[in-house]
Amino acid sequence: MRARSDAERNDRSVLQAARELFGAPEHSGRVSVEDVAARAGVGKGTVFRAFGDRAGLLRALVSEHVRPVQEMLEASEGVDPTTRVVDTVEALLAVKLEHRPLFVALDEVGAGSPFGAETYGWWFDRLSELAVQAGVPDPAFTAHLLLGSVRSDLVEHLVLDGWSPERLRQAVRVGALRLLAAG
Amino acid sequence: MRARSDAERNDRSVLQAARELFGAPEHSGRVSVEDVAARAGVGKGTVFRAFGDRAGLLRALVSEHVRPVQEMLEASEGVDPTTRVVDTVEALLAVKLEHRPLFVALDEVGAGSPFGAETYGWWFDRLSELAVQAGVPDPAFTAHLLLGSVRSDLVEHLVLDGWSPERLRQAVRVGALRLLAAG
DNA sequence: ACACGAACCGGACTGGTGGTCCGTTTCAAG
DNA sequence: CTTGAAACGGACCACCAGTCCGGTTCGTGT
Repeated sequence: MRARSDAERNDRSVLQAARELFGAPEHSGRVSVEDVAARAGVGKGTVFRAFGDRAGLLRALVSEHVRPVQEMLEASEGVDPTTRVVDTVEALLAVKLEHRPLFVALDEVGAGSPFGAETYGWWFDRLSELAVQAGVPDPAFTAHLLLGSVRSDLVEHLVLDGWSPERLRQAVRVGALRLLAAG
Repeated sequence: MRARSDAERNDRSVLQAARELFGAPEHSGRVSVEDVAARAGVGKGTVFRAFGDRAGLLRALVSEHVRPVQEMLEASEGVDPTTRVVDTVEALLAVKLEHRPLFVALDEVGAGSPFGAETYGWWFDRLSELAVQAGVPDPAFTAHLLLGSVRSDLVEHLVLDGWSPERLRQAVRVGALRLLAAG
């Protein structure tokens, strides 16, 4: 059955508020769920009912940005597997660069590393399948390494360390190619 | 000047208590600093004065296990760089496998990913230097990938996923060799 | 042996947050 | 218009890392 109109409206409000707060340039201090609720003009309970917990809220935000990459990957059926992997990894990097504070915030939820998130499994499945097609020695571990090369906290660290987006892109691209080069 | 005897004794007590609690098989529930203090038979304040914060306590524990690996690496001066890297990475993996709960606990402190810890910088410096010697294309990024291949949360995930220590060892070894193979 | 100040002790207390609860309000179907 | 189901919201709870400070203990100088 359809969601009630007020609920729907509130969900939008909350997402918008969360986008603004979590996306802020170096969100000064930590952003609490209550902050988000306040800015959205709703009660804390409403946020929790709609998104379950802090992580759920962040995930909803992140998934907006990640979905296009997923779709891109699925749309590239038939293309050379190595190319598909490299493009995917680069696209993930681009998204993480563009929404750094958001991904960092999601990271900090912790609660069981990125691996817990069901989405990690999705990426892992695709990449390891592609790794198989590319004929690498250990496709499963290779997939983990590929995903590791664009982990949010690594990206964050490198950016703070002065790496330019272009430098990073090169590194990730070359790294992926190296990992995929058959032994 | 020398530390007072009571302080020294308490430090030992606290470390011992922490070892037992954080090392417990799947420490049932979270272990708070207060728990550690209680088991050590001291007040909470004592723990904080001695170790600064929760992370400091965990770091003290972890460093006990990691130091031997550092020494091993430094003692292998003159050996083929690729071998040194592979051995180091394997040794790190072994330590993390042996003290999983501890490393997971340190991970969960979060507070800025493993990269913040000064020790990350140390490992990064050695490995990237070795990567230079091995003649790989992008030594810096390669070092990050090497360290990423034995990140605590990845190790934890794989173990929970059913990977045997031997399987993991192979994967890490082969992965490192692949990353070091000159383009 | 003693005194005395520095160093240390410890647990009450604070601040901040995720998440729950439930009386009240709003929606929309009939 | 009635009505009950769903949504609301903010007081409330639980939990902890980290701080504070009055009281205690060590060990050095005399």
